[in-house]
Amino acid sequence: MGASNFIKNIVAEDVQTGVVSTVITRFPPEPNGYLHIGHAKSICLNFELATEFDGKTNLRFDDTNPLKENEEYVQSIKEDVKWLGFDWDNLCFASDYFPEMYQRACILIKKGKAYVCDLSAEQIREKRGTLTEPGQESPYRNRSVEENLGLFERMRKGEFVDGAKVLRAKIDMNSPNLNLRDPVLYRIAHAPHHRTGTTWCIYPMYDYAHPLEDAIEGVTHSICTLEFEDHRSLYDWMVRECEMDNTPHQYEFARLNMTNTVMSKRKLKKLVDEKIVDGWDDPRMPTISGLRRKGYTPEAIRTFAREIGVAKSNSKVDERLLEHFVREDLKLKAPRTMAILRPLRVVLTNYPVGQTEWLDAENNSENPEMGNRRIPFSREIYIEQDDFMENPPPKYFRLFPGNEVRLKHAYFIRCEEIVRDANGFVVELRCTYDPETKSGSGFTARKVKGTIHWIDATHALQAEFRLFEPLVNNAEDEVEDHFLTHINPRSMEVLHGYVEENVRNAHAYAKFQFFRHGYFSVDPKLSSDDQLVFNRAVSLKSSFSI
RNA sequence: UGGGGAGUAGCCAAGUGGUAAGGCAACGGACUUUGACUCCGUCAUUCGAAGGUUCGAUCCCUUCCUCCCCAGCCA
Repeated sequence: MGASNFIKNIVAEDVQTGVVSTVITRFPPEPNGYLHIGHAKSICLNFELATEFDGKTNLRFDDTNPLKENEEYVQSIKEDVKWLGFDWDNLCFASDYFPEMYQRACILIKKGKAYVCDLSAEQIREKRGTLTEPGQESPYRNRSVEENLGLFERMRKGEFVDGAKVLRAKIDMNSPNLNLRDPVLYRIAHAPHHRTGTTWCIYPMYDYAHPLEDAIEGVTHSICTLEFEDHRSLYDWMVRECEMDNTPHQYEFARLNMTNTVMSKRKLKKLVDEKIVDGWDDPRMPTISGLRRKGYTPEAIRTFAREIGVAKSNSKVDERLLEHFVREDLKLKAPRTMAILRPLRVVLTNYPVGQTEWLDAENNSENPEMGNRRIPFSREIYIEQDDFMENPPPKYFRLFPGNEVRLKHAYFIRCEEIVRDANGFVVELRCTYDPETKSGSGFTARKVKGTIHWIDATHALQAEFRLFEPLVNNAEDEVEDHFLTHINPRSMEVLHGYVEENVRNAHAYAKFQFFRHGYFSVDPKLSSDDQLVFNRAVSLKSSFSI
């Protein structure tokens, strides 16, 4: 299991001392957007924590706000959690607890701990005070229990319009913790709920609902993010005053931030709504579905989540760490194959016209179990435009006039002549090959500095390649609401080139390491039998730059 | 300047009274039919700062500095 962290230490302590017999955690998303890599951190934390202590984890939809939630999000969240590799013990919905929540609110009212308030939202805000000034009590604060009960009942029955009344906790308008200044427990919203329909027109607020949800499910360790730290006393107040049988405890950790990534659901939704991206699963999105489509694996994301640790200091993780784990995971899994992203035709002038030979190629030199394949070789091939320079800088090991390189799995070739178009652009190279140098023949008389990849022109399969760069360039915090104006206009590059014929029937999400390029994955939406489309999940590292 | 939190390397992050783990990044070098991988090496005399306690402090105490969160009928 992963390294120690302060929450795991707390759980271990609770288990050891017998404070808790069965560890129960939960992942409680609101179905108002798609899950992203930040959620993955929380999902892994909750599920793996429970697993480590033989406990249970619930997937619970915190669906208390019908205005923002819908079924599409519920489905996507379930799919993403499963894809990450986790099975929940119970599938729960906060909305299933609405009846009990209502009853518990009545308990609060009967104890004089809650009251119906007629103040408008603006008036409540004005009377809440400020960070340095105390709040003022609502004139409705001292209504009788009977009156409150009656009013609350009428709220539930739909006798009042939205905003006319709320149920508030009666705590302390002088508290230095603003959350304790008579927080709203229930608001009226005549809005259909994706699961309860029109059964309810009053909906519980987070601060009221969440602790009850946890208590109802017997959650022992309720893990949330830092911004809820000063809600914890409220959380404990609810559990206590609502007389819940179980006593869950809340622990807070720092949410994940990553370089060059927007991570708020609000912003991600904006990217989708404004059609800046192709949808929630656009490969440039940090959503689980986006990363999946780009070619990331659950294993890589899980390892990442474990390795970044869990702490309470705000931090921003280098995106390259995630990429590292993607490469590490795919290294032994993805077969190697050759793809030419920017083709340059090469004619081997001394190779027999019309001849094709089949060469042996290992599918993954680091994983011999992946076996071998045969690849065609003939007089005309494509190489990468970047692998030729007419006037190369020092230490350029690739092809240039007069220079010899190895074609991976094939022969040495030497550049003899450059063919240009009317504009002077290089459109073709005429090279010679040396039959003595065939790969696997044991030829050692000469060495070359460079090995390049290639594809036989008569067998090449056309394909599309999509390369991605960050949608935003760092500084999410600075640009805040104007982040849309900082979108990287070159976040996606679409190229057309060739792949080896033998990947013809690659299925959606099939992954390959294109030699010297990186790891690519077949796009599930755009790829077809006629036109293969590959997304680059991550490039190979390179210590070379021109 | 109310309340709640956090400050350990470029980025994450263990350690919490006995003399600074690990990963990523970076930089050297070896190897190489991927400028990849792998391997070897370098990378905090110091833990936000200053005092204090102690034989000994990242850890305990005091003061200070910096950053984050809270004034939704969002979660």
